[in-house]
Amino acid sequence: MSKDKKLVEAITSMDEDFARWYTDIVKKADLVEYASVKGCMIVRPYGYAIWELIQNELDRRFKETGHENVYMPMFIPESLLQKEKDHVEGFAPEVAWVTHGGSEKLAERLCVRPTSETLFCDHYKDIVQSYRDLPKLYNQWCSVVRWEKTTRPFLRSVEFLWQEGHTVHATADEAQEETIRMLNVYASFCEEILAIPVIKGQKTEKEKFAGAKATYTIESLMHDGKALQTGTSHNFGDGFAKAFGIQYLDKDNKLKYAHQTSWGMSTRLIGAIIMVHGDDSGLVLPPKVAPVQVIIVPVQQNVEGVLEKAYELKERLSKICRVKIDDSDKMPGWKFAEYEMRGVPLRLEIGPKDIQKDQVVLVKRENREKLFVPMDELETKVPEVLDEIQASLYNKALNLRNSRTFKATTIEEMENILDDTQGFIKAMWCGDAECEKEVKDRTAATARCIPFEQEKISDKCVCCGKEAKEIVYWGRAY
RNA sequence: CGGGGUGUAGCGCAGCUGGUAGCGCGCUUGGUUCGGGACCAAGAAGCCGGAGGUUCGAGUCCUCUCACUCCGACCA
Repeated sequence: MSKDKKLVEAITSMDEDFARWYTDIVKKADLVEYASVKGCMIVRPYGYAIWELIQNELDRRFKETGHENVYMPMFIPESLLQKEKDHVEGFAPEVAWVTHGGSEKLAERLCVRPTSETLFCDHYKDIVQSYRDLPKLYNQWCSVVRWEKTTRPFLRSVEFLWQEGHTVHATADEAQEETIRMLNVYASFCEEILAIPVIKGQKTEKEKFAGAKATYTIESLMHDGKALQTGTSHNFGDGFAKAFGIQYLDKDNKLKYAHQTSWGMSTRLIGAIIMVHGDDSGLVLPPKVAPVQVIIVPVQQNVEGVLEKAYELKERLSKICRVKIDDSDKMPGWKFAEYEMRGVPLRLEIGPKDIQKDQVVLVKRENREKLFVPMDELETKVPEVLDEIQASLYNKALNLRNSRTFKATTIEEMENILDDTQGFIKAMWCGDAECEKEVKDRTAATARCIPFEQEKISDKCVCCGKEAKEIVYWGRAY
């Protein structure tokens, strides 16, 4: 049938071309439009609504753990950016500069923040004097700019939305505790809300954040077997404090350097949702981040009583979930396809036949399973089904990751696996950066993380064969 | 930063060896429809990415430029 053909034409299939499938979804689900500046995106209402749900949930969790929101300027004077050596070197290549105000050339050029460490540090040095001032647990919601050469909506754009937490502590232990605490907040958020399973671990020296003492990460696996760094949490030790002069007078009347952390998650999470849960019919949203959880599609809405009934159901459901009705004069079939593309978890069909039988038809987005539900059981059944979907999506993602996680004891084995497929490869490592580099050069896979959950699959380093220190997750990454 | 691709109506495209622009979808109005992307009728809509050149005449040929996009090296 020509109708079917049209449907498949709308979105490129994942297997055929994953990258195109991704951009098709982003556009067809109306998440993003390309902007007039290369690499920038217009986040459309539907995409932004997902971001707001993410934001609300994260913000709640930040506040629960004692953090306060602040807002820093968007510009950083060049001299300030340069105070911490590793940090500038890390970010310099992708910084955008403001050189003029109006027609006047500025005495000192200003960088558009790529991240706000230096701004926070500069502020902290002013507000921290005593151990009594500590800790300071701040977070900021904002956008940052990184002049990327290769860009993709949500995954890597020149400007993106994110949150950056910045904290100052009296001791190294407290900073370390905070770093791990927030990594755990991220991990549980991903698993509970986004239904994305993550691997928690530490970044290698090579992969860690510019200026950090240690970087921790949560890594997740996309549908094409590539890894995505979903969130990071950094322990700065007292490196930034020394560069910026953040000192406090301790109980023992001695002047000490403070210890800091920072942690961030971005709109990249939306990319992760797409690439973990999406399918060839479009986006699939976990109910907890779905702007619309139930879409009501009236069938034969011109028949007397149908629309009235549909509105009544909407009234009832709006008390327990995010529900919308599409009463436009489009064909029901068109609406089915449209809301599948947009990833709405649950569709409710209501037509003359249902009214006669005093029931509604529920259809799950994830597998098109149809449920016939008596009208008066709606309030109990809908939340139940939404929960089921949330859990099912998580399990599917977990199964996918497990089936795409391999073990290797030699670099040849890694090469063979990666020639064949994509995924996480667990392999032992001696800790030498040379070996890390060689693995990367030969397999194009990078060390994603040194997982907290260690296991021993061999005594020897996958690369040099010398004594191995730890197991590492390797993979090609976004 | 290297390699490829594309710029013509809101979107997707056609437009041959040069003669001032067309198709599909969408949009507007009216009507009939409605359980997997309906149909009829009547409309609205284009500085052919930009600049230069060749020509009586340029979406069409030549030169330059700009933008976007995809694939590789660096990054949330």
